[in-house]
Amino acid sequence: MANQLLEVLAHDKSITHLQKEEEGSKSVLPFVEDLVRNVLCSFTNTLLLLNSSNDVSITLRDVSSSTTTSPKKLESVDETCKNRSILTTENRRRGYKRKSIAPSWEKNSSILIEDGYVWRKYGQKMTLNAKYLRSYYRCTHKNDQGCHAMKQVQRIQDVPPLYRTTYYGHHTCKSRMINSEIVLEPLSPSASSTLLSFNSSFHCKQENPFPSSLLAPTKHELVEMIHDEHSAQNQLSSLEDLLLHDCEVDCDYSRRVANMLSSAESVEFENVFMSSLDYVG
DNA sequence: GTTATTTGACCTGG
DNA sequence: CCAGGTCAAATAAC
Repeated sequence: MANQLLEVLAHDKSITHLQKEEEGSKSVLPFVEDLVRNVLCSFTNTLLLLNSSNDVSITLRDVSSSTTTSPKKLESVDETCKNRSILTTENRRRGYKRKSIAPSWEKNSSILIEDGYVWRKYGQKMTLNAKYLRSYYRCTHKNDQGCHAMKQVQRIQDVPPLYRTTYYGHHTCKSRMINSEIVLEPLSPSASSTLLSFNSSFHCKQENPFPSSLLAPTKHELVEMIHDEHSAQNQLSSLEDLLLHDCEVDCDYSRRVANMLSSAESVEFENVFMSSLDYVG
């Protein structure tokens, strides 16, 4: 389509150019043409980049399946495969990819929080210097929408219970959000031209994983809490009452300010804001 | 029957 | 080599 646009521009160039000259005004066509060429250039670069990264992953995969396994290990694997029909080197699982991105968001919380997205647990692990299991979650829309958001939940303290949730990547899915139709009034008269609507499309672009509400633990997280606490029922109801009220107010304010900043600034602002909530609260 | 969780094996970066 | 991240079969939940 960009190519077609370029052809159309080239075709009409002479005519428009003459018209503009007659009117004595400056033509914007050269600028537009450059723009289209830049777009085409970006497409080309992107495709090159994608192709080259595919090559890299294929190469790495081939290398890993053929050379990184020592002869000694191969022997032991083959031995167990005789009895249990586990994977051999040839039918060993493919596409294994280890996370290499830096965390995009980290949050400590006295309770397990519901961030509005639907997560699927894919593993848990006991880590070296931790007393509790670390749970691994990925977005439930990984397969149907290709969303690569992930999070880890690690309990870091028993009494009072404290959890560290670390987020990796960003949601690209269209998750169903709770309270997805909140319309906020402007902060000040100077900001009165900005109407903020927190509909579902906005939330999809949010980098902050705490977009609207809140604080109702997921099924799995609830089970963990009930296992952990003697008076789980009382704790749940009182915490939910308290935090639903406080955090709705606080997070609304946070979002109103953050929405008037650029996306990078807004993430930074919300990080600072949520930290200050921790400090105060 | 479909979807989510559990859990032991597998894989890899450091 | 190994700690930590991921896979996928078995199992549970719905």
